[in-house]
Amino acid sequence: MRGLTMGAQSKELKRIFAESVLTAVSKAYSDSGIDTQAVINSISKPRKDYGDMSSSIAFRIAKSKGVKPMDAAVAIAKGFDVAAPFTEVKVMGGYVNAYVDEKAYAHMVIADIEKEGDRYASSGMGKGEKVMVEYPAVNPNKPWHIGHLRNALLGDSISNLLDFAGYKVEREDYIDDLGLQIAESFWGYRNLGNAPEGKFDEWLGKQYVEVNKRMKEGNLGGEISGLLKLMEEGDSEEARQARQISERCVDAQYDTAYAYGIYHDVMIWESDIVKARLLQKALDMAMARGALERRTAGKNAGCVVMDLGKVRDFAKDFENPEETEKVIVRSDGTATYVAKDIAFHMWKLGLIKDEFSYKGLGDHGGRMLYSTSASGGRESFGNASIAVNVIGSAQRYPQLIVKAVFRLMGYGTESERIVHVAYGEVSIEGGTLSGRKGGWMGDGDKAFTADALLREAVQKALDATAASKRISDSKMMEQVARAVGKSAIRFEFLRTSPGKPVVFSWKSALNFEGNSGPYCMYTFARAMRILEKAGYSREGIGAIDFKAVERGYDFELVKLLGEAQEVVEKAASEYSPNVVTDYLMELTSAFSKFYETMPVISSGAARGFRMRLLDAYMQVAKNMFGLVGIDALASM
RNA sequence: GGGCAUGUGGCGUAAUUUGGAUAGCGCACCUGGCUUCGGACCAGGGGGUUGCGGGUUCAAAUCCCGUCAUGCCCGCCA
Repeated sequence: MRGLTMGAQSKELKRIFAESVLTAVSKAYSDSGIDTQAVINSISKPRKDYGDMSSSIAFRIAKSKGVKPMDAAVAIAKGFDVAAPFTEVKVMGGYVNAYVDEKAYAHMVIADIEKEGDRYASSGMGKGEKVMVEYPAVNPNKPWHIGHLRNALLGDSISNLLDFAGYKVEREDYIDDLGLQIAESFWGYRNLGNAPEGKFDEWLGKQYVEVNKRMKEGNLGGEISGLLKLMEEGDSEEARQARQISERCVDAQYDTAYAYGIYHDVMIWESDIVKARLLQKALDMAMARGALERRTAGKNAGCVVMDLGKVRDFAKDFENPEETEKVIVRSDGTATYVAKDIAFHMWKLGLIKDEFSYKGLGDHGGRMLYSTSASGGRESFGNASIAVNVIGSAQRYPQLIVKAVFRLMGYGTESERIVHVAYGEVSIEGGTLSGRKGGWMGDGDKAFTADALLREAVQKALDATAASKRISDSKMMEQVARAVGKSAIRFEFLRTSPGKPVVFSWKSALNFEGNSGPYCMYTFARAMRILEKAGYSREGIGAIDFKAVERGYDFELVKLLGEAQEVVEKAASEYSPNVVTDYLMELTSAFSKFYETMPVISSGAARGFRMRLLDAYMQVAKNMFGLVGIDALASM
């Protein structure tokens, strides 16, 4: 087939179509001013009865040449070299539409899927560049609530996507174990007189809420800030104990993470950033380069600040002349959160070579998890070329401050390599998820924690599995229910584009029908059953006659399968897992239609082709499942 | 006051970066389909002035201007 190379079918098709259109344009109009990019932008996927590839370029030519779009389209179609992979070109309403040779194309797509297997639709886009992805950075004093879950699922899936798109990915979690919040929980742990019970993160979260109640009533402020001071000094018994409690809490939070299939490579503790003297180095550099200044007089006397006057043109956020400077280091010498974030990002992007000590925390989900630690070995984390931060959109301003300081330091290019994936926060109807007030505890029987949500989903899946009577073994049933419940929630949380705010509803979070994870899984299991019944094996099927390809749902499915890599690249470059869930829905729906209308086992001459198509669909579905973290079950 | 998001049938969402054909899908609602590969399914139907008002264009959900609503940020909190 002319010019068609393996590995990127729909992209190749588009490229060849664009080339052919461009040639045809220049044949018909000598100086049209149309270039390759213009043609590529004009290409779209038409409705199926209009062909397989479409260009609206005739409209553009009509304008510049003062002719009718229809006439231009006809002229272009006339000059279009109709050769493989195309079989026909038609003009419709000013559009130039081409039809693909469905038999040859189906052959090629399926052969490529079989050849690439689990790597099918992966991409070299990232060129092996190292990306450090940060999520979800929950304070170690409470359980994950459904908002943290959105963050973690986005981070996890974006990491999968970047990895599949050819980046070297490091999954990092920032543990903010200093600060007032932790001191408050620590005080509660010591003074409330409650013994830990149940899951530690949940218990600690409740202590935190209780402390906040008491702070409103009595005067605990002094006592708690005293505690914080001891914690920050690092060498005290309090610091050691506080860290221990935080670690115990993170342990419990990570149990939640694993239940959802969320993993990390490394935890970076805020207290270790301070201990490793990263902060001091970063501040020294920033001041030496004039990005930060120490004030000796005025309202910020004694502070280290960034002069907002110097960064007005960086972003509109800084344009307000009433805001003159941003405090980075307080007058008492303690660092703000932003200060630590500046230092941390300099480390992430290799601008400070300082190394942490790490200890291994064992094998988690097939990968070794490390944590920064007071003592331990060296590892090669950090020094990435891109830092992707999955952080709520509310934190836009402090993220911009970090970038602004980078620019003032002369790290303009690096500042652009800090990516804030600003996701819309999750709210609940008529309430807040505040950790301080305990909104995550809910008011009725169901808490808005990630754990409670999973319990509900698994229970619902258990009921459905029991009702289906496909599985009788109770242990198996439990396993399946866990997979279905987890996948349902993952799909539901990922299917909305990250930037949009979400109002949580139990009903839609536990959706198992239509646009849902279980629907995709169910369809996959049905496909698998057919191959089982037919005794199919990829190796045993032998040569297939692709004459059996019709222009029905079989070819619609083929076309979709060919688009997988484009989907992955779009999703990765936009940090948007919902591009994948959308595609999965389309793919699943296309397969369901195929399944409904085109029998496989009893289809005579078409049987071989249809079985290979089915196998190819399963392979692609499985690859996409992996990216968003839903399980490919054989039965459910 | 300044800034940033978001706004698409009753509800939830896609398409907005790069303007193109009848705004795609799911839930809910109505109708039909299991002795034939798994009904967590499929087919058909009703339901839309894409917040509102202007503008640009052969063509606007998409670009520009204005405006409204909601949320968030503008701290020596994190």
